[in-house]
Amino acid sequence: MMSVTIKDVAKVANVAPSTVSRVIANNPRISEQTKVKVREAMEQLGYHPNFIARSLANQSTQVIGLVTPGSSDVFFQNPFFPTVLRGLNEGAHEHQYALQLVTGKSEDDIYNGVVQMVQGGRVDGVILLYSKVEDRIVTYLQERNFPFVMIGKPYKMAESITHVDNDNIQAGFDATEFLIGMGHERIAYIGGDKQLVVTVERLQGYKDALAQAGLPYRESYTVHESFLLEGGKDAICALMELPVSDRPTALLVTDDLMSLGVLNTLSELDMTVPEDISMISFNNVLFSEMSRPPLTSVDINIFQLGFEASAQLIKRVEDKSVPHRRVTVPHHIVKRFSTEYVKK
Amino acid sequence: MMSVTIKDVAKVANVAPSTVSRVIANNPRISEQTKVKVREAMEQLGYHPNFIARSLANQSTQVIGLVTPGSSDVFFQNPFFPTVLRGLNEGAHEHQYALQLVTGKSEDDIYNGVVQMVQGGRVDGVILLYSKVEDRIVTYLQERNFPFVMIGKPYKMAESITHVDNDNIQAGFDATEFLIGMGHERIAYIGGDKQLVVTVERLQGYKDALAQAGLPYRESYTVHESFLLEGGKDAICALMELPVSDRPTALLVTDDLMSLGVLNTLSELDMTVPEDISMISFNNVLFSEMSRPPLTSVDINIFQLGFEASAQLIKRVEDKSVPHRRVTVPHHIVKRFSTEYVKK
DNA sequence: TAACATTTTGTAAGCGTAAACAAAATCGCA
DNA sequence: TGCGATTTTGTTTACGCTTACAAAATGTTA
Repeated sequence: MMSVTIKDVAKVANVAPSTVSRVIANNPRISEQTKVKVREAMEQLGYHPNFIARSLANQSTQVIGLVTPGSSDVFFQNPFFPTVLRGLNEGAHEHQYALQLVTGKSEDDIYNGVVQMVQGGRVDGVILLYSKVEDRIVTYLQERNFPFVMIGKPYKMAESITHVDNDNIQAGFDATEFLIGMGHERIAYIGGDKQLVVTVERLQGYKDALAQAGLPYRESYTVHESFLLEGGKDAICALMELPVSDRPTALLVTDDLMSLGVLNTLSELDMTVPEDISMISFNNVLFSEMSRPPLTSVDINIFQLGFEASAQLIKRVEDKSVPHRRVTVPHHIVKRFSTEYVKK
Repeated sequence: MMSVTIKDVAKVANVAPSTVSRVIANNPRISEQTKVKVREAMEQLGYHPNFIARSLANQSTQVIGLVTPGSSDVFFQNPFFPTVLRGLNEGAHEHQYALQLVTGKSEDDIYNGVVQMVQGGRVDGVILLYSKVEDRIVTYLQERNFPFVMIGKPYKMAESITHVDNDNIQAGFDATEFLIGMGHERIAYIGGDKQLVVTVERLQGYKDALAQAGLPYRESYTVHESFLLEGGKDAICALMELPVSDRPTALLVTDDLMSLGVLNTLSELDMTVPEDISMISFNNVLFSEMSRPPLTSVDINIFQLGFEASAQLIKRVEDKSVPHRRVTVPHHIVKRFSTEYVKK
């Protein structure tokens, strides 16, 4: 499958290969006249530049590597993923970058994948779609001084890592305040894995809001479960073991998927939302509005998280000297039908 | 960021660059002795092969291009996507291939993206994650004789296109038969876009099953809507306009997402599933079991679709002469709680 | 041990493009 | 018209690797 090369074009246009190369780059040092001539030849031959050769000469590929958490299987399932991908995609596309996935099953697999990508020169930069405690990949990238950005808040050294994130403390605060504003005083927090920075931060916001309203924080009102469906179930059962008069009148659930589990469990227990108990969720993914009742949810602008991440990374790739920064993507509460004023 | 090259290794190991190259390829014409020597040098220097250079010399990149339908935004949303991606990922990973997304918003964008990828030598092959009528991309790839496989059934020339698909006629048949087996005789078909081959095929299976059972096929029992949520709503409203005694006792819905819409609409109309009406769905994505009631759904093995697609493509890439073939991924009905025997 | 077969390693060209440097063409102005 | 300044184009090397071909080293046999 011998392709048309720059040399073929040069021959047809009767110029040197370098001239053709310059025409492609639209170098101003080539006269309009020959530019036209060369372009005609390109057209005629159906020339398309070879990215690989260009990459080798340039030492740059125009490709961004996407790194998913070790348990990619689970991650892919979360509706967060498609949306953030859409954002990444659009951000990359705007600057003519392509996206490549680091494939791998185990944690080790992924690590090696990243190393190969980076050392192999396959990508110009890398985006981490997660943030976790003690990440070898982060360490590796930092040591090599390789451009990367992270979605979420770095576990440490946040000042020296460009990252895109929500203000999750504020989001937790706002959601809690929203419930308090509806008269709720017994509000439970159902969060995901405590290892995740996001869980901790939203919890902080929750506590802050309680404190500001003069409401007590109770250990028994916070439950941590995995982000999966079952997580929701287990969480709710734990809460329902409390004496009736002590049960929460509202729930703060940090993930829509978990919320769905909670909803189902509640309905099994013959409790209706929002009549018996109010519920505010996070992320506002597609099916927040597909559940019954549709969920009031904190929209964290997932698309934008992805979009900004791409934009920031490309900025770093093209100029390594730009200072590290944090981009905060705004959030807002989308009110639907899972929240109601508390009954007096 | 001058990296360690094959030459550096050669110097340290005191051999020629070509020898190093051969050691990397584990060429049997190199003695074990020098292999060890060279590997030590590689280790010592922290050598990693440069994929780009290798690609250029090899004329192969070990990268697979993934093409989403023009409306990628919508496609990403469908829970089909993450699962098929997981399968693709795993299939590719097994053979050390990476996945690259064709980015683009409009149909034209995507087309150009594919052309660039292909002509630019960025990818060794391409997987189309959809099947549609009159596709320029298919035409283009065929003209260039570029390796590709399709997920779904090609609109035409299916014999000359390697593709991975379910037996959707059979699946439609089985689902319908399942309902008939529960005593249902008035069964409605709610399908997606008629342009999609899959919709047409499942409808065919539905008709076949009715015919075999001696049940009449009625035009008024088939509704076609988009795959989105609202599709489900509109569809159900149309059916509910029929006289009571004529209303279906069971529904066949060709997509889980639509099913969810149907469920919600039904509940708004105070009809309960499966007591008032039974329902069987397709695809069995994550939230088939998250809905209330959990959906009986035809599992089409989405993961496997992806996995096989990768495997088949890689086979073609590595040997262009393998004959085109169709891979049929099996399906099976997962019984949950949305189907019940008809009341006499 | 000579003569040749076989195994192992080295030399060099090429993959398609970019860009530094060199050469040629054009221009302006005296 | 001629000469330097400027614009335009050409020559060549480099990017890091693979591989055909050439050369050297080793082994085999009489």
